[in-house]
Amino acid sequence: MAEAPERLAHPLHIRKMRFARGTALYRSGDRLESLYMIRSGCITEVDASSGRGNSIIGFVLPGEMLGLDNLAESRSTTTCVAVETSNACALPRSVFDVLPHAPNVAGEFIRFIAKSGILARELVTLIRDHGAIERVAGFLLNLSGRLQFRGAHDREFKLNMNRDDIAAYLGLRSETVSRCFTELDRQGLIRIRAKRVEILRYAALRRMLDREGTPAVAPHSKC
Amino acid sequence: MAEAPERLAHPLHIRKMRFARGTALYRSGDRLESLYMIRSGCITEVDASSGRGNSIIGFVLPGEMLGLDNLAESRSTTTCVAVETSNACALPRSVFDVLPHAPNVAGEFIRFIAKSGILARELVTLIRDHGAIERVAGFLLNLSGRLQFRGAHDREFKLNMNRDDIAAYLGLRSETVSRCFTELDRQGLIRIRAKRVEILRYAALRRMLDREGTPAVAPHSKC
DNA sequence: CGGTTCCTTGACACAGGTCAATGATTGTGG
DNA sequence: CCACAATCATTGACCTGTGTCAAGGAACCG
Repeated sequence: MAEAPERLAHPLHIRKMRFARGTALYRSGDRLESLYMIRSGCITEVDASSGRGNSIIGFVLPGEMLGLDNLAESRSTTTCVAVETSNACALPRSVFDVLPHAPNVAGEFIRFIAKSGILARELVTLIRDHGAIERVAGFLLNLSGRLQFRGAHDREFKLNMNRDDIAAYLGLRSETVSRCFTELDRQGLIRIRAKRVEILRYAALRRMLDREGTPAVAPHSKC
Repeated sequence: MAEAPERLAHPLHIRKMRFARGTALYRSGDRLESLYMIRSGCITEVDASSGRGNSIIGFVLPGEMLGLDNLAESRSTTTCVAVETSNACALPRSVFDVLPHAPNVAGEFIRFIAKSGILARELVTLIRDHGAIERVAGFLLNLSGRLQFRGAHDREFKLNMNRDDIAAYLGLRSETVSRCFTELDRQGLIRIRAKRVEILRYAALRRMLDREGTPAVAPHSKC
């Protein structure tokens, strides 16, 4: 008789956690027992399926959830690492045991999962169909949009990750990322100084990505 | 009293349809009323979100389903076009009205949606972290694996799509795709003659993608 | 304040894009 | 079934964007 109430009270045991730079929240193959809500800092989501461990498929910013897409599987397919000292709330996956009994929530949840696929496809087209400077522009717009969504400053902000992480995410080298930042600055679209960015001409940045008349193929490679 | 039986009988009205080469099964923004099961031919899934209309994010082969990932949204985010004359079965989306009442099916469905995200992320790493010849190798292995899964010949098959479609999918130009095929042939890993491929050294192809010691950055661009 | 990590910049090399020409394959009407 | 046309694939010569290597400077941290 005491059991049912306990099971309702227990699942919402939320832990606050802190992750030092370089620490993994969880690794590929881990049995995923928690969802995370990032409170501060920055997390990289690394795709482990592709041999090399530096294959960054996304950054998670404060206010965003982590681990949702792995919830359908018993084990995680990604590794998540703190780019800098980060704080997160962990909530146990058991909160989702209620799911089958709340169809409308389930629909919301499915939409959330589907969103992660849509985002991945957007990343495909950003990387595959655009040159270096456009990728960097797209990256900045992406960050800006997400900051705006959570009500933070979206025109001037700090890049928590380093150039190598940005480069790995965009399929470039850090030197190229640096040069693109410099070039966008020179063109007056942004102002950049190390990790601080200011977006000066939002619309012009956006236009770099929408160009219809572009050859539409971007990449090259070395090895 | 007659209603319940009727509602069970009606939803499974399956239409057989034929699509001529270049015809769209549905377009981005369409209200998606059907799921499709491809019977023969080949379909390209085109991402409409990125301006240009030739941004191929996937090929759908016979035996595979189409439209599942859009089911959570009311309108499609992709456009699907027949690469060659193709046959499909259309089943009404209403088959999914039963979903909330069958939690175990819902779980299966979520896993299916999640899969589409995982595939998109694999495409990201294939394209972003590999050079041209590795992308082409990965493309062939992908096709081969899917053919094997559905029990078809997986070592010798026909490429239903043309070089331009493959190139658009892999973020290359058709000439480069052609050269890569030729090179893989020259190395004895495959045998290719126009649209017919034979995979001669499967393991060696696979090894091209797993290389740990690779610089891990691939792309370049023109414009 | 000294060391470490990160960012920027330059010189050069090369993968793959571009342009162009030729050859193979497929489809169509006679 | 053949001839012709249209589409598609291949190949070569050359060009450019971005990778590579290297060096110097800025920011951060103890």
